[in-house]
Formats: sequence, C-alpha cells, structure tokens
Amino acid sequence: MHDVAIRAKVGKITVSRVLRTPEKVAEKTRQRVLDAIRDLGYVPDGMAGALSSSRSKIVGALVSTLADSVFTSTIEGLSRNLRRSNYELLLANTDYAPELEDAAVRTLLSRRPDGLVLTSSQHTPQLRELLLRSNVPVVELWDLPENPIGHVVGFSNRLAGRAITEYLIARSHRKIAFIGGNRSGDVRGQQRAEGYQDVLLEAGLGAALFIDSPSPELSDVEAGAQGISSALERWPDLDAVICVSDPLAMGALCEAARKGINVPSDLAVTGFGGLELSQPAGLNLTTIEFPGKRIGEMAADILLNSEDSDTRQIVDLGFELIRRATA
Amino acid sequence: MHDVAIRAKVGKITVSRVLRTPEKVAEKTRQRVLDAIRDLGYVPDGMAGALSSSRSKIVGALVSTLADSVFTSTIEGLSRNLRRSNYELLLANTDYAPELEDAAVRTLLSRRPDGLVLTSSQHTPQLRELLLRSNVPVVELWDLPENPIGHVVGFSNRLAGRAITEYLIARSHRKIAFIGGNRSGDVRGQQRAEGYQDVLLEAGLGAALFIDSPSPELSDVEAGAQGISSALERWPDLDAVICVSDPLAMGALCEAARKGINVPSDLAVTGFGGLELSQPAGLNLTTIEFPGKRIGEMAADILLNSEDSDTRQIVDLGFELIRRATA
DNA sequence: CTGAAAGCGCTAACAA
DNA sequence: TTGTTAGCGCTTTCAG
Repeated sequence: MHDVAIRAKVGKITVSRVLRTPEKVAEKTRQRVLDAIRDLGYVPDGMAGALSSSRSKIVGALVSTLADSVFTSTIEGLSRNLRRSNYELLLANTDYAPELEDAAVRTLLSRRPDGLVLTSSQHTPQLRELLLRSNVPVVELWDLPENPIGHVVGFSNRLAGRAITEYLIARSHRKIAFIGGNRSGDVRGQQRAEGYQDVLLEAGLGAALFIDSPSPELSDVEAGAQGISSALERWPDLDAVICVSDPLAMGALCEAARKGINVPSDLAVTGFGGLELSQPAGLNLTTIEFPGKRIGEMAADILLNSEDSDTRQIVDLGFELIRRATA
Repeated sequence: MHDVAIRAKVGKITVSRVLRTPEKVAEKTRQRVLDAIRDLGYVPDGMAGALSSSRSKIVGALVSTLADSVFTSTIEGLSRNLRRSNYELLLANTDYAPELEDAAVRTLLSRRPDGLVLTSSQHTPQLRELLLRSNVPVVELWDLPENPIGHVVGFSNRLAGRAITEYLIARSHRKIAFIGGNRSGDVRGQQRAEGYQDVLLEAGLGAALFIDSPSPELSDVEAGAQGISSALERWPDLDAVICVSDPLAMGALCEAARKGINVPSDLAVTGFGGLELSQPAGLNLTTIEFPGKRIGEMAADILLNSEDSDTRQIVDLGFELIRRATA
C-alpha cells in the first residue's frame, strides 16, 4: 500500500479510500491510484484491515458434517449470500463429535468473525458462556432451540417427527417403527424420534418401537437396510417404518425390495430431509422436506443486517410433508 | 493479552510464549499464565498474530460447487487434515462460473493464506500470473493439468474417459453415446468426453455420439433422464451410454427402467464419480471411481509440508473402474 | 528463562 | 479533497 501511495503520489490513506469509498476521492486522483494498483499488482491485506477496523468481513460456520447433502445446500446458500456482500466463509466441521465443538468454536472465534453460524444444536454451558461473552452475533441453524444463544433459523424437528407419524396413522398404519435417531450428537434425529413417540402415546398405539442405528462404520444407506431387517425380525407385524433420514430410508427401501416386501401395501417407508436424489431416482420416497438452502441464505441475511437491527431473530422456516409413493 | 499479562504478573511476550511454545516457559510461570487466561476467558486474536508473524494458518479453497458429493468429500478430507495441524479453511465457491474465479482468488489472497487449493482446472493468464507472483503455495485438484501452477493432486480425466470406453468396447458394445460433458466450465467432463472420442476413433467405431446436457436448470439426475431419451431418439440402435457423472447415470437408469429398456442387455449405462449412493441403493452402477477424500487429505499434507520441501509435487492418485451390474 | 522496543499493513479520528 | 498521527493485538529481535 505504501508503494502504491508513492507511485500515485498520494498518502496511504487515499489508497485506502480509493478501495473502500471511491466516491470520496477526486476522479483524477482515483484514476492515478487505480493505475498504480494495477501496475504493481497490489492485493490489499484484509487481515491488517480487519485488525485495524475491527471488522473482519468473515463469518465462521461450524457444521457437524459436510457429507449430508442437506447441510451442503445450507452452506451453499450461506456462502452465496455472504459473497454478495464481500464476506467470506471460514468453515469448520466437527464430524458429529460434540467434544470437538468447544475447540472448534474457540478457533473460529480467534479469527474474530463478524458472525458465527452453528449447525450443531446442543452446546456445553461453557460454550454458551464463551459465545455470549464474545459478543459475536450467532445464528443457530436447523433447529428451534428452547434456549437460543442468538438468532435462530430452522424448524421444529419434533413437529416434523409428529407430522409424519400422524400422517401414517391417518393412513391406517398401527404398528410403526422408528429407525435411527439415536446417534450421539445427532440431537435433531432424537427430536424427530420424540415427536414420533409422543404421537404414538397420544394415539394410544402403545410403546414406541425404536431400532438403533448399528455401528457408525456403516454408511447411512447400509444402516437403513440393516435397520429394517432388525425391525421386521423383532416385530413381524410391522406396517410402517419411519427412517430418521432419507439415505436411511433409501437403504430400507432397497432391502425391502430384496426381501420381496411390497411398499407401501405391506410396509410403508418414510424419511426425512428431502434428499434430491430420492425422487428422480424413481424411489419416490415419501418424506419430510427441509428448506436447506433457504436456511443458509436466511442466516447470511440476518448476520449481514445484525449491525443495524439489534433484535434477536427467531425464524421458523417450517418443513413440508412430501407425499409420494412409499407411504 | 495485555490484561492476562498483568494478571499473571508477566510481560505480554510470556503470555504469547505460553500459548505457542509452552516448553520454553518455566512451569510455575506457565501455570500462572494459564490460570489468568482461564479466569479472563481470553481468546487470542489469530488475525493479529497472523499480521505479526506473516503466517496466517489459513488455507483457502476454491471449489466450483459444493453440490457435488465428491467435492464434498475432498473438502472433508482437506478440512480434517488441516485441523490436525491447527490450520483453518477459508471456503469460496464459484458455482461453476469461471468468470467469478478471478475475483474469488483475489479475495482469498487478500486474507494472506498459507496455501491455496483450487478445484477448478482452467485459469486465465492473469490469474496464473497473480498466483505465481503472490508466492502462495497452490495445489490444483481433481485433474492433471498440462501446465500446473504449483502442486497437483489428481488423476487423468481423459484416461478415465478412455478406460470406460475401452471397457465397453471390450464387452462388445459398438454404438456408444456420451451424455453431458459439455457444460462450460466443466473441463473435467470435457476431458472425459475427449478420452471417449479418442478411443472411438482409434477403434474405428466412427464419430463420437454426443448428447449435450440440457438447460442448466435441471438437476443432474433429470438431465440424465432427458439425455438418454434424446440419445435413443437420435440413435435407436444405441447399445451403450457413458454418462459424464453418476447422478446423470442414475437419471438415465431410471428413465431406461420407465421405458422398459433392459440394462445392461439392451443398453449398457456407466457413470463417473463413485457416488456412494449408487451401489447400496440397488442401482449397481458400473462407474469410474475417484478418490475424492484422499485427494483432499493429500492436498492438506502437501501444503503443510510445503515450507520444508521446496519441490513441486505432482501426485496422480488414479481412478478405479468399478464393474457392477449396468455395464 | 523473561522482557522492552519496534513494527506487521491497515484504518479511525482528527486536522488542514 | 487529502494528509497526519496513533493505534489495532500480536510476534520478532535483541537484550538482560
């Protein structure tokens, strides 16, 4: 910047102004500076700028995994809207290991982000404390926490669990199992399971029938296949299964096909997530769809406006029951 | 940091040392400092540290899209190995728009990353120039560019295209079409198509049969379905189609099923990518699998070691022809 | 083993 | 419209 200033015969501050508030610099001067910048191939140092202005133009995002295509779309939405305002995305993932979350947030915070996005939904008290004191705007995603840290963009996983269960009951299913939803760290899955359980109780259909996900080494699809096998073994008179995610449901569907079980007449199968592959691939999965991309976009917008408005935003984007062929 | 120093009754520099080289501080002093840090909830400012030490501990990554699950696994591998060494990932995506690449790289560079990872494979001369002069270690991924900017971790898309075509020919297919591979900005797809074309010519099987991807609004799966329809319309005696990606192939497969076409006896179908869903979902797609995650891990390792070794690394991780049921 | 001074590249606040 | 001065919070270098 110093070199640019000399070459353009101006002070450093004028170079800075040309870059950030060009309208405040005289046309001629500005052109001289721009030429100098071009000639020297100057790329401003955003870090130094951040340090000086205490605005980093960085948003940190913590995701539990990238493997899930729905989180991916959230990140895409987030990234796109941030870029529009020249913000950048610092990404950290915890691989669904809650014990990494603390450290990850600390690392993100050390970059002094102007905002933080969390897709994990349960935090240690220390973490809450840290976040609160850090004074960084926080958006929690993909959930409607009871006790939010800052802003929220999500939907109720519990209601989603209720919705699909009620749907199945309305369609005369009586013996309904729930596969998955127990993985530690996957609070959302657990909430869907709770919604299911509540409805079952209210309807007087007896105890919930849970099949835990098997060993974490298996892919979701494989887990679904295995899950439905175990379920049918335990409860041969099952007439519906709710899978905690679409990949799980896909696995279940395939296993059912292999076993010669007719879906949905013998057994209804549903998922969660709105995995884009599931419809055109001919699986025609009945599922609950979540607005992944919009969640990301919304989070970006909230963060970008959080300087002006000081009010905490709680946005429920809801979900949609997509009725297709499997239930 | 100042406050911590005062509370621990040491100089700021000692605090810094406790954080970065604890072994160089006396046990007692260190403990006093650590206590102060904890009491005050001090989170060091990585930006300031970066400015001062001119090592940002940040790696920038430019991806063409996040939607593709294989890039996702690359990012996961990258992120994991970076985190192990306390590096962070700054993510930018271009949405497959090459014209955004220049600006995106410039933005990444302004954060003074210690390394840069590019999944796009074709760059403007200005960009090359910029990258070269910036002196930041660069790794190009998912390809084997003829004229690499820095390090490379990838495989030959052209050879992959050749391999699958040769495989089909060896299995007595003679009328083979190639679907997709023309999307502007998707150089890799084009290279696969070239490999296909070369083999066809060498084998004396006549001109290549290309079906372009339809409008970009369609999802890949839908594009595949539509592509196979167009192909069969134009060349009713087709006996094999190579789809430029697995999602495309899935769409093709489903459309074939709808049309009552028997795969592979009437028509062979193949993909590229090793989409994890395609096997357990019972689609059993014959495809070429790329080591997405290992590419990311390797890229991280190269970057992390690039201070020591000054040699340019070109790593060909290859690909694997996965023979399953569709060809 | 510990500390003081200087400065990384930029911007805020004020001044001209 | 442009420039000057004083930091931002840390690390480097050199000295104790």
